[in-house]
Amino acid sequence: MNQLQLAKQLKVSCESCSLSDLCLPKGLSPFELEKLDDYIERPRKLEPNVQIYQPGEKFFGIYAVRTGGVKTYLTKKTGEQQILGFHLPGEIFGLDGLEHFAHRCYASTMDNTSYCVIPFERLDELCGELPELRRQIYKLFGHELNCDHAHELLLGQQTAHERLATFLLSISSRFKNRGFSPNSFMLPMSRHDIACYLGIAVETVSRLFKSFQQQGILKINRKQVDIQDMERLREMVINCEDPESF
Amino acid sequence: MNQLQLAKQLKVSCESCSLSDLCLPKGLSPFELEKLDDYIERPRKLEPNVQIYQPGEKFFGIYAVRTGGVKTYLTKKTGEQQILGFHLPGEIFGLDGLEHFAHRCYASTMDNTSYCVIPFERLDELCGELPELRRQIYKLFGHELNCDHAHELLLGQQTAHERLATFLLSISSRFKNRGFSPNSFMLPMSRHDIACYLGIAVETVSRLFKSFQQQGILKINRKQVDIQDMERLREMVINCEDPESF
DNA sequence: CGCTTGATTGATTTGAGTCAATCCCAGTGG
DNA sequence: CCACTGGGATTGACTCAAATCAATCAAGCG
Repeated sequence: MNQLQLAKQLKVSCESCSLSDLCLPKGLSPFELEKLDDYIERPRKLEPNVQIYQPGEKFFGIYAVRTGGVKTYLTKKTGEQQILGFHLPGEIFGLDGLEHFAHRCYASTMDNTSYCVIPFERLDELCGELPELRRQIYKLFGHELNCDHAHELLLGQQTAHERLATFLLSISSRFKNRGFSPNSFMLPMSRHDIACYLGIAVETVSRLFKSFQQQGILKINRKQVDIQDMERLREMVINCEDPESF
Repeated sequence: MNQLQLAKQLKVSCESCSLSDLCLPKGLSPFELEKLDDYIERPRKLEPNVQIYQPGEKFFGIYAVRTGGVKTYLTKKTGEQQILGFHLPGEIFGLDGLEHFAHRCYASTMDNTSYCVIPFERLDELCGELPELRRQIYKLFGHELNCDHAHELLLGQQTAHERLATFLLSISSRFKNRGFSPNSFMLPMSRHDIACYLGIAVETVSRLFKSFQQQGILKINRKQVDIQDMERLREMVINCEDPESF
């Protein structure tokens, strides 16, 4: 099999994994793609609420979600957790392990989930040879950092209703980017997890969903969300710097 | 001049910049150090409250603080800012520009400040040749991410007094790492900036400082802090996962 | 020596948390 | 097939930590 055929095969496998435009291969030449493919482990499958890694565990590589959903979080000794991020199909996680080559936070599935692991040692070796891959890694890094910054703005300066609106818009746009409807989707996480991510109480999440529904902004039934007035949702956070403004 | 002499010269210049153990050169061989030195621009000096970059501006490289202090922040359209991080001498900032090779947040001086810029294009080229430099970059990057995660935990789950205690412990340990006293130091930022970083009101910061002082935990006069009971300060955040636990 | 800006202090308000019942599925088993 | 059950979700009543509003106060400075 020649290089182009191999590259094509990878492309299909990555497309089926929703990562084609979002995961590492983007922007790589067929030859570069092929070299990377050799190192990516085939998907692993897990049930809901299974821990993938925890603080102190050795860092093996970057994780890419194929199906389902993953949350990363830190905890206080008293048990409360702060969810740092939700990772939907096509998104990556695990970079918290880069500082000491050991993870610093927890990662757990929220649903039946499959994911790939890209071994970091190999990825790093390839980075030495492939400038385009390095650039891809920087972009990935920078994206993670910018997501965390937006989350800090949310946690530090937004009111509870701004937080929920921001959260819904983020989930909606991420589904949209992946070719799903931005107006109608299933939330992969519980009310409790939403509350932990937004830094508010579960009860507040419930009350806000009810209030949004009464205002005709959306319909919500359990985890099914139907956004009816995207514009009004955007207005609720128009006071905030638009994260897509350039 | 041979390579070793050049390397020594750099080492001195970096030592005088407080970055010897913290900035990029750590762990590089003399030869590698020398190659990197060729690319680092000599320090720039700025007055207090000068903007270094803002969202949308082209990303040229990684910034390293030599003296003074820098804050990075995002703003809401209504004007409130969320400070993302304080950058003290020997620390770096600017990685927010990695995603799109354009910055996503603001960076301003808080004091008379000097800093170096390490041009990213050159740094990246060197990364292709020097595996140890790549590792250093990963570490730097992971560190930034982990700092942001700790900040998210603070903003999402800690009470006002836990936040201030966490903040003081962080500043104290950073001064200590740089060879200064961990018990007696000058805060480089205003009460307003502390409040913006902690996601609370200025008045609350004032009241908490007063309360800490009445409890005999510290003495504070304007920006001069003298920690008198480090143990009690630690107990105030003992409920939280110790960030130095491994 | 006023002036400006940042810090402190006090009085009052309020958004969101906490506590305490239900409610409502989804899954289980008879 | 349907009653039972347990955990997440919702709702209501009440509380409280911190914000807001409103004066000072203090320090640096032209």
